[in-house]
Amino acid sequence: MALEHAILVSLLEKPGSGYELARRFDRSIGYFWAATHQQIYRVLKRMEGDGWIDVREVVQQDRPDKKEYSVASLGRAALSRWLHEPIEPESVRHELAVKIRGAAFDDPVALIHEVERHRQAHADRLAHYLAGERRDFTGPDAPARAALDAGQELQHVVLRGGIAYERMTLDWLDDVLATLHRLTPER
Amino acid sequence: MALEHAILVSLLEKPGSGYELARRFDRSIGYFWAATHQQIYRVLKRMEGDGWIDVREVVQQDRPDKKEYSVASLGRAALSRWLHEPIEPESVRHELAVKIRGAAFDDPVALIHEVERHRQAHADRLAHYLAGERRDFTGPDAPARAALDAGQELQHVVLRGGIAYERMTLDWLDDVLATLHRLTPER
DNA sequence: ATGCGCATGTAAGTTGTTACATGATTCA
DNA sequence: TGAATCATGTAACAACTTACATGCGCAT
Repeated sequence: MALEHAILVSLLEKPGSGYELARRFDRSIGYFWAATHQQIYRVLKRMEGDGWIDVREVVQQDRPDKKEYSVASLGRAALSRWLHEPIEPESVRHELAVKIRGAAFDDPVALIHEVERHRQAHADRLAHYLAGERRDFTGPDAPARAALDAGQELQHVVLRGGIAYERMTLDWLDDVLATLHRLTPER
Repeated sequence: MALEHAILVSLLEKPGSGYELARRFDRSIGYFWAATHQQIYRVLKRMEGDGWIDVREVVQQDRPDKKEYSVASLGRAALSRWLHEPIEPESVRHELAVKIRGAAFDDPVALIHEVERHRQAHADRLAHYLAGERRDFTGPDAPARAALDAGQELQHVVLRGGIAYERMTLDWLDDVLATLHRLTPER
């Protein structure tokens, strides 16, 4: 299980509430590990019980009070242990690829709209990544190269991975669309 | 749920037993949708109960008998229904990316071996894909371009996606390794 | 007053993982 | 005789999804 470890990383980067974590999992770290708030609350409870994280009640005026979680020494140790364990190279789940192979037994043209929709979603995500990169790393207001600490360098290389993934996916989806069109030249 | 649909696609491409499906999910279609034999047997039973697939007992001499499954008309209809449903653009699970961000709070050097191991696994998989492509599509013994039917064209474009994914990943892992080395120039 | 953002949860159901279990045949 | 491949399963558990549920404060 790695949700616990993703939460540890996120809390080390910045302590926060379950709600805030859920929002981070909608962007940022969530692009590499998705999780809903229900999962997060459940796991936070277990981690608290295991002494991996500390809680602090934060009273707020304008908003509901919240529980701010931060990583305890046991949590840091657990993360370190996990980092030193080997993991299996990813087993992918590529639903769209299954659909494309399935299209051979149905109408391939019907898939064109679906693939175009996915293409748009990936183009949006790429634009979002590139904006984040300009803001935090390559833009005029970004910190100078030499001033980046290890954490920022690592965040940047992960972001570059996201960008490369989206670019590759866009190119491939164009290939898929060309192939689907080729299969039905009669429009 | 898409395991059912991945099984339908695989059985339409070629009928087979649960064991054979499990082996296909270790290669081929399994590169885009992983499943173990336990999952497959459970789902086959449900699909049979729902009338999506037919079973035929095949008596064998040299080996244990087997049950050969094939897609029934209800299964074909279910697949068609699924193909026409929109799906969410993939939510990725990239454990290695979480580890890389986590390395900021531990020793980044300790990750180098792990990343190299992953790089090797992806290089192996790329070589395997390329061999498959030469065998089935681009090699001297492959069927001529014009002779490819829709199913083969679609299998090829999915394979090209796998190849593009592995190439992109190799490049990115090189970037990750360079970054990790840069963070520790003192060796 | 309605909806939205913030904030935290429970419950039920489906999937997926890991371990266990059996038994035949082939090959070294 | 022991390991490997073929073949099919059960059981227990862990993880994930979807729906439901509550309540505050703010802005329109």
